Formats: sequence, C-alpha cells, structure tokens
Amino acid sequence: MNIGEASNSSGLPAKTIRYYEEIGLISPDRTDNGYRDFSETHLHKLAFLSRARGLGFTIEDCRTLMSLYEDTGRASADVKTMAREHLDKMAHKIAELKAMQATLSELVNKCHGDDRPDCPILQGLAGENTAKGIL
Amino acid sequence: MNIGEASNSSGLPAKTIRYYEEIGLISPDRTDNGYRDFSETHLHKLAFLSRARGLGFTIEDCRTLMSLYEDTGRASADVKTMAREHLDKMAHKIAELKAMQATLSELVNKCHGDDRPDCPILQGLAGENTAKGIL
DNA sequence: CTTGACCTTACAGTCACTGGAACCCTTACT
DNA sequence: AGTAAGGGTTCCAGTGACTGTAAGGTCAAG
Repeated sequence: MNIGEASNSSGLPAKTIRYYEEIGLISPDRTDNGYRDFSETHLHKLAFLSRARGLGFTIEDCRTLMSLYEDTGRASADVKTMAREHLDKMAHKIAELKAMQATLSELVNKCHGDDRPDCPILQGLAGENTAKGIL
Repeated sequence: MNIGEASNSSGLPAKTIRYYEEIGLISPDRTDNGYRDFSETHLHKLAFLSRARGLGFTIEDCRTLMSLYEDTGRASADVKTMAREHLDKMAHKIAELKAMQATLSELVNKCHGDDRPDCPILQGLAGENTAKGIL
C-alpha cells in the first residue's frame, strides 16, 4: 500500500507521514521503485499516532505511548500518569484561554463598534482602564 | 532608558523586545554607545504589545492594532471586528481542547493504573473501542 | 507516446520567540 | 591602573509539528 492510500486510511496527510518517517516514528518498507510500502501493522501505527495527536499529545509523548503500546509488559500506571499530566496541561491551557476570553469579551461589550474612533478595546490595551482592573 | 529597564517596565523579556524591533513593531533610539534608548512613548507601546499578546492576538494582529491605536481617525468597528474574530478563534480552540479533555478523561477513568499491562487508554488510542465511539 | 496522477527528495518557510557564543560598555572596588 | 560583575550588542541556530514548493522519477490509461 503506497503513501496515498495510507494517508486516506489514517487521515494523516502524506506529508505528515513522510515527516513521521523522517523523525523515526514509523518505518515503512520500500518497493523496487522506491515508493514507500505500508503494511497493515504500519496502518495500525499511523492510526494510533493520528488518534494520539488528535488528543493533543506531543510527538515525543506519541513516541513514548507507542513504545508502551508495543511493550506488553508495561504498567498501565505509566500510561495513566502520562495521560493525567496531559490532562493537567489541557486544563491549564483552557483556563488561560478562558481568562483571555473573559477579558476581551468585556472590552468588546463596551465598544459600540461604529465609525467613531472612541474605542474601549484600544483603551484597554493601552492600559487606560487599569483602575477598573480588567487587564 | 535601556533595554533592561524597558523589560522590567513592560514585563517583556529583553530578547523579545529586540525581536519586536527586528520585525519593525518598535523602533527605539540609540545612545552613543549603541545601546537602545526607550522613551516613555516606547514604553507605552511595549505595554500595549504586551497586553495584546497577553490576550492572544498574533503579532500581525498587534501590528494592526497598534496602527489603529495610532490612527486617531479609526473606526471603532474595525477594532471590534478584529476582537470578535479573535474571540471566535479562542472559542473554537477552547471547544477543541474540551473535546480532547472529555475523551481523554473518559479513557483515564477506565484505566485502573496499576502495574498490570491492561490499559484502556492504549486500547482507545489503538482503536480497539470504536464500538463505544469514544475516539 | 503523451497526459495526468501519483511518487520521490531536498530545502525553505511558518510562528513567536529562545538559547548561546563572542564580544563591547559601564560601574565599583582594589 | 587593573579587574570583575553585570549590563549591553550582534548573529546564528533551534524549537514543534508540520506545510509549501521545486525539480524530478514512475505508472496506468487512452
């Protein structure tokens, strides 16, 4: 199976699959003409990577997760620890985004948004309403 | 005022301020010895940039926001539009993260996390529970 | 025999910094 | 006058995870 089909099957762009090979996440065979040749096992790995990336794990996390997956003697605690650390990071990121969202929403609500230059958003960015403690 | 003080005053690392100069976001003067020299106006701009970046606006957004800030004939509608587009992106990002969080949480809850190899998290990543429609 | 759709590599670009090397300037202390 | 600490300067490379592009090889159909 060549890279186009592997791409369709995994949902990963062909470019990404080549990149994954370059960094050693996957090692497809080669046919005589030099084309990459993906087996079912390779497709399985690509799907695994696609899901792990889709959950926001870093490439290095994916590398670790793959090796845990292939290590039948792993301890599930190790996987759970990684996952929880990742959940912590996500929660942190969400909180950060929500804080930004709250601040900007407040400024947006104050801005009449017409053709006049008066603009609470710019004033907020310029620090002109520190008294109100928004930013 | 040299770059160290400008950094303290704005909260931006000196390296970042140099970078902002490099990309034309700010143009401090120079003293005879070649050191950057920041005026009050420059500090004001740096604080503006720091707040805008802190709200997640991209560098290019910051460039636009700065020029709107300096254009006393601007229409507040233009600023509001940018801000709303940014809010949309943030909302989208938050939703994405929450979806990941929900999926991974579910897997984590199923994982006993001990020294045995059986691991629903890895099974999920491997696509072994598509029947349950988690991933 | 050519067209079009595939595949290959290699290199540059993205975004917003960050780290590091090598060097210059200023101030304080001996 | 020497020196050491703690500024500052430039330039280049690296980060993460791709993505774009150029230049070219391969394959199946008409």
